[in-house]
Amino acid sequence: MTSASSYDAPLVPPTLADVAERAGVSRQTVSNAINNPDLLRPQTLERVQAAIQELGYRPNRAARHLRTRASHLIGLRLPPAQEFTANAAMDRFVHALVEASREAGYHLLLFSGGPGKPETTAEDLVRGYDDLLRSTAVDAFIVTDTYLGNPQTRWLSERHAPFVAFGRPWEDPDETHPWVDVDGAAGVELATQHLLDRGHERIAWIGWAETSFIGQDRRAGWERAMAAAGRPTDGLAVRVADTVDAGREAADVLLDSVRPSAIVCASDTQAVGVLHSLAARGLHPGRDVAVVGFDDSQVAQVVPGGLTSVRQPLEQVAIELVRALEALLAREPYDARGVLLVPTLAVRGSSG
Amino acid sequence: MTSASSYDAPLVPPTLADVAERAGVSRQTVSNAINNPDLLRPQTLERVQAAIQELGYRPNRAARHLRTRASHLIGLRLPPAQEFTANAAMDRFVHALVEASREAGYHLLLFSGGPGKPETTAEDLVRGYDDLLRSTAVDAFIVTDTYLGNPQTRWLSERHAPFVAFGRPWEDPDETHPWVDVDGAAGVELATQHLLDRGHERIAWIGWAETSFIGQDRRAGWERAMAAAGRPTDGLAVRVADTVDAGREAADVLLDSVRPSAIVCASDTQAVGVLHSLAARGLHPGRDVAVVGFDDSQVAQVVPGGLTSVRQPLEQVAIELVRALEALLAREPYDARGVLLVPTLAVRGSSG
DNA sequence: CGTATCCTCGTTAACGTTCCAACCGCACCT
DNA sequence: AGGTGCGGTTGGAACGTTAACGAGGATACG
Repeated sequence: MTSASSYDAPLVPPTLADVAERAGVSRQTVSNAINNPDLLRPQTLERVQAAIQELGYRPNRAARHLRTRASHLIGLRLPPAQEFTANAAMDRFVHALVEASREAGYHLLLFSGGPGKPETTAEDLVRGYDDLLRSTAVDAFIVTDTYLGNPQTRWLSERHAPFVAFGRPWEDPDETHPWVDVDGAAGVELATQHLLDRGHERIAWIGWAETSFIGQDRRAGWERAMAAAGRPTDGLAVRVADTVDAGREAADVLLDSVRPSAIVCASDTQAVGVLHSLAARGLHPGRDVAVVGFDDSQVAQVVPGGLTSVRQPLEQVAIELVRALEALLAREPYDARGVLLVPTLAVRGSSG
Repeated sequence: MTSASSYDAPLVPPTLADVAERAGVSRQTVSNAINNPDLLRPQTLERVQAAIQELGYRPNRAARHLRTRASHLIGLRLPPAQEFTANAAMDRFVHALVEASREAGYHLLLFSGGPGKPETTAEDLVRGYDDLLRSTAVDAFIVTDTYLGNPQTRWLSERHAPFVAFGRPWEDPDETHPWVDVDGAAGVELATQHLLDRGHERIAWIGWAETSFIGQDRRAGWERAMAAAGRPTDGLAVRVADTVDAGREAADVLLDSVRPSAIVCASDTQAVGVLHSLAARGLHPGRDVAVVGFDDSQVAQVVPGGLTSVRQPLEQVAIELVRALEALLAREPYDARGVLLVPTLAVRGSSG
């Protein structure tokens, strides 16, 4: 008897060999019982499973990983915290992804790029990916920020690294990697149609700079709905930065000039700015001027009366991403290169 | 020449043996060059490092994990998404944790408990931990939700599983695991003092149910500051649920009875409710009634004028957690069982 | 010039799993 | 009787790394 127990060492989990001995079979048979149960005679299978149960055996992931070259880990780069809407969505997205991955037998491995500094070079950006790839730590990546002309997808493609993107390859339409995205245009169209249905005629748009593909996409939804309804859009659109202040100033300009009865925004951030503008003028959102945002952030939910907002189906996105990843890793022919999902509209007080 | 190139197979990373061959040394020497560089003659070291550089070699994590029994992965259970403040903090916390872990050479492995249903049993709750532990997938855990009488810490302790908690062992003061927490009382005291400094005399408190340890802790800070300033607190405290509506109703009651000049809340959620109440009465936050929240959520930042709020030093928390974890895994005697960090106050328009 | 000493490097053997090929017993067929 | 096929099982090898130990060369000293 030793005095080792004084150290409270963590338990040593049983191995395949332990199970084999207990069940009176060879190691390989236990392995088969787990990975190819139909290879065993029912009687043997039962005996092995009983042994597994009794010992509480779980395959050692490191050993399995080393042998099969599959870590069952998916890498996700957490983009540096910045604007609040991005984060709001990110949080929900990560949740959804963890859930979807779990059901597919995968876990999520988080990493961050570079030293957190904003002055991150392109090389820093891919370093995180590179390290994980070279050390075979993950089976694949899910890439989220495809919008800023990031070199990631390009780099990963050239590297033949398995990955799926959340976001269309806007700048590189001939990229061949699988992707999943949300149809921003359809979302805004939904929002605009919602306002048209409520009798609004002069519906304004506050969006982002022309250089933003996502911004252009969302704006297209507004234009489409307005055109379909035969409403003119002259002077009703503004392009500003994605900040609360910019949204407020844009609303001020619109309310002083074309006097829209409703305003659709490219983001909740800007929409909150609009709400500020309304409050300063003693106008009631929903009653005097309808407002719709985009992202269904936490802010949209707690603002007085609530802010109507386009809600991305992130749970669906996560499921599709994982599905695409599974197909990719199984080398199955994944017919659909891209999947486009339609958002919903969370209707609240700000739209009447 | 084969036609294999048509399949775009991912690159096969170089191994230790490849590096060894290129450098003209044995495998072990390369291993030493990485893990114990001072064992090599400078000249040899240089040669090996050059080979590593040229080949872009990274140790295979699976093999290293298998051999050393260290995955360099930290498990974090993502609690099911619920209230918005919890998430707001969670997001920042995960970010901070990824960053802190990275600097310590660790990665974060996310998992979720049970089948996502709210009716999660205690057994479901620990299943995620159990699986990862048995499969030796992670070196340790960081446990976040220690407040709800969760069986996790208890269970992990009995299991001798390495973990560090974010949150004090409220119910089990004799728990011996390391923990890091934020001094909520000190934070609220800071907020209350801030209001006292601005000349407020009747400062009310809106908090949570008496059963919440965290709620009691935060309330204690308010009581302390008020007592130190010699202000009475009779009738100035309310206990309600942690929702916007509850906060609004509580504010209504207070404003109709004791008419406080300032209100401190146990959360931003409740504080937003207070803002709603003020708005409905045509009162200006900051000018007519000061309001302070807790958590410095995204909402606090975009509310008109801004909401003054207690901000938890989550970046510091993450650093301390990782530090404790390193000590734990190195079996170093970690002198401080618990670390208590003091929050700061993010002052905005709602407090004058 | 031989020997003790130090330092550097190489050899062997694991870690726990799965792949591969072979093996065995048995039924079936010729 | 002997071959053939087949489902079920087994032992050996390999995945890439590191711990432990042992061999060898350089150096210093007598």
